[in-house]
Amino acid sequence: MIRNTAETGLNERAQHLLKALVEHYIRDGEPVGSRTLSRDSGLDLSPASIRNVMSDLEELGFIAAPHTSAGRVPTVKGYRFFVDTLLAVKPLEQQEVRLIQQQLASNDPNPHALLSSASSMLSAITHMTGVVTLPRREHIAWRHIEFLPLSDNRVLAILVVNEGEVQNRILHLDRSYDSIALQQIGNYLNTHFAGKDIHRVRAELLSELRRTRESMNNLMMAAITMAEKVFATRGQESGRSYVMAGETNLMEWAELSDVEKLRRLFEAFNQQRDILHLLDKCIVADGVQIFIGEESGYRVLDECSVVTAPYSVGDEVVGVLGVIGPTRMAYERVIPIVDLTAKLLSAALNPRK
Amino acid sequence: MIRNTAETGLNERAQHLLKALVEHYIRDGEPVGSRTLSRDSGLDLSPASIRNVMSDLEELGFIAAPHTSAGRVPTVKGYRFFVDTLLAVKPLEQQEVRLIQQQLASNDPNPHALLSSASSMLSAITHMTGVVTLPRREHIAWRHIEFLPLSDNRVLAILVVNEGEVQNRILHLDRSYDSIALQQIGNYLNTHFAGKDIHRVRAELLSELRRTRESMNNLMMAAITMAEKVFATRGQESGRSYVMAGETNLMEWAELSDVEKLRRLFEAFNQQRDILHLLDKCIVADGVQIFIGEESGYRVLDECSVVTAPYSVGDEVVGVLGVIGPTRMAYERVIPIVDLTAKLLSAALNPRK
DNA sequence: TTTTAGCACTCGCTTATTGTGAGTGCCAAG
DNA sequence: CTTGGCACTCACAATAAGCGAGTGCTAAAA
Repeated sequence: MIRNTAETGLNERAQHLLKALVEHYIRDGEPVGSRTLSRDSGLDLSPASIRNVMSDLEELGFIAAPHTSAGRVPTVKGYRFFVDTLLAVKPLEQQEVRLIQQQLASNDPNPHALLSSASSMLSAITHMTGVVTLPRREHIAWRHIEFLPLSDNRVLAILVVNEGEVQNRILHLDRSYDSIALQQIGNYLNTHFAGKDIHRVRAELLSELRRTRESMNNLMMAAITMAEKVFATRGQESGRSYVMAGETNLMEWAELSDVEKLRRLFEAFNQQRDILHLLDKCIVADGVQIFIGEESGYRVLDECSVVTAPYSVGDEVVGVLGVIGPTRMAYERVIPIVDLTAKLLSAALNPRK
Repeated sequence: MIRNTAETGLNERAQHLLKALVEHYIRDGEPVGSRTLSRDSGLDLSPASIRNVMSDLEELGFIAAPHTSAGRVPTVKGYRFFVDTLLAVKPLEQQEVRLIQQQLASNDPNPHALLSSASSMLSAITHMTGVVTLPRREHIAWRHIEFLPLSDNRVLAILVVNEGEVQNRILHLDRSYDSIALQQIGNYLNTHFAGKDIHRVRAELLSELRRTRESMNNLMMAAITMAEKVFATRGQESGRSYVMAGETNLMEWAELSDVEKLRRLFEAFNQQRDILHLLDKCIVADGVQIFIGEESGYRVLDECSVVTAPYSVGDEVVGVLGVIGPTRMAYERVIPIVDLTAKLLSAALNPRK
């Protein structure tokens, strides 16, 4: 029997060997045996001794043998212990830091483009799939609205919020308005609401609409109805979603090179739903978070790990970004990359002071 | 030796057998032999006779044997002859027509959403990959422009063209303007250019800029410089591109179930370049166009066929839509589907009179 | 008590061997 | 011109043999 160290349940030697085993497996992707460990673990032990330890580790559920006479492979529990207490996160090379900085800085400051390039960058640098959720901002400031007449009682509404984010909707109205009327309506709304939070605006609109239904003049009435219609119409970019890049990278990993598996995975990426739920969970944590294999709770991701970190605008966490790849990814590299990217993205998104 | 019918190079029997063979292969995906054809071709011939004909067809390059003792499969030349002269295009079921109509009608009239849903619909109905190029319109009418000040000498420009298509750019200027100045600049441009073709506008801007550099007043100068900047900055949706849907469907086809092949194909989809060149070629043809296997000229598509049809707005052909799938697709179904979709999309995009 | 050498045993892979069957080409008779 | 017959080819599946990496157990060495 193994002699436990009280807290961890594993004595030092066992931990050292587990670490060596996981690292080896991550590097080569093949079950690792006692001989290999005896050679490469740094400990001066014979294969036989190592076999004893491995036997214990297996019994405790940290490693498993794919079949009777292969080496051992880390289990989810093994990976978990590895990343939680054994992993020595490798600080990034200066060169890599600069690379990430460039990618996030060079591009135009349009927020959506920034997210895309963060996603591409993550995918390119890790050779896995990068993902960035679109920011959900609690606070959205009304900036400016503009109405343009189209044919058939339709009106194009252009709403600018925050720093230059443009949304546009087509409204179907029951009568037509000429440009001048629309201009007046726009002016009225802009003078009243500019700078206010958009949720507050909506609340005000609704109460206003109920309260003073008769006592209003025509212009105000039209303005408020129309603004309310803008909020009622879902913009096409609404529905919290994410940007993904490098899905095809996953095809290069041997453990995922089964078409059926890939199909299901890509299907899940397209569905967005499950992935989004998972990412939404990470928004509460305040640092890098890691889901290993089945920990995610979604069957399609059983052989994948997800490394995420939230990013923020101002003091408010607004989204999550990360990397999806095979369980056997190089955590010690991926973790700092995701961490740094989240920090730099936050910095890039924050209004310069 | 075979007795040729003068024009085609193939006598009737040979054509009939080729047709039966191709149809059979498209249905089952397996090389078809003389016995099978003898049973199912409708002709009352023994396998031996059929072997003679097949031997001739092989010599002429219409079919080939994957190896000495398998059946025959159509070559590209065989498919070509099949679709050109043998194929009986099956008219669509009423039900299918209605399905396509619904998909294209029900959605909101936002043009981009329409293209997306056309693409998804093609993919869903054919179980292959649907693709729709974004329309390139020769004639783009300036509708309205609006400038909003941002921080740091940056200005958000919102340009509306045609019927409610909104583009927005962020301009970096060398000095800052307040809202009132920007408003004036916008007004100036709108009164001068509203309704004009955007290429004409640009030409005018440039010549104006050169000609009257000194004689202009400040406002005009600023206005023209700024408008020119709008055109010089590429909007993020610019760069002719396409919408694709159902890429993952291709994973379900046996002949493409090789990860390496798929990876290259998906890579090509992501690159966009090659696919776009191919689709651009189709914009000149005025009906359904078909590329079989290597005919496309792009190696990645060697085992795929592409069926396309152009669609138009007004009298002008503005884009191409189609389907990408394995060479062995059900052409007699896909062709009318692509054809109809292009027609209905054109109808949906045309301004209602 | 811990470590290690030795040994028998397992079991997944690779390679070779052998059928099997679908399909072909050719020939000679109908 | 068509067809039955026949020898032949060749991918594919099934079976067997050998290899090798790895294991568990035991008994001796440290």
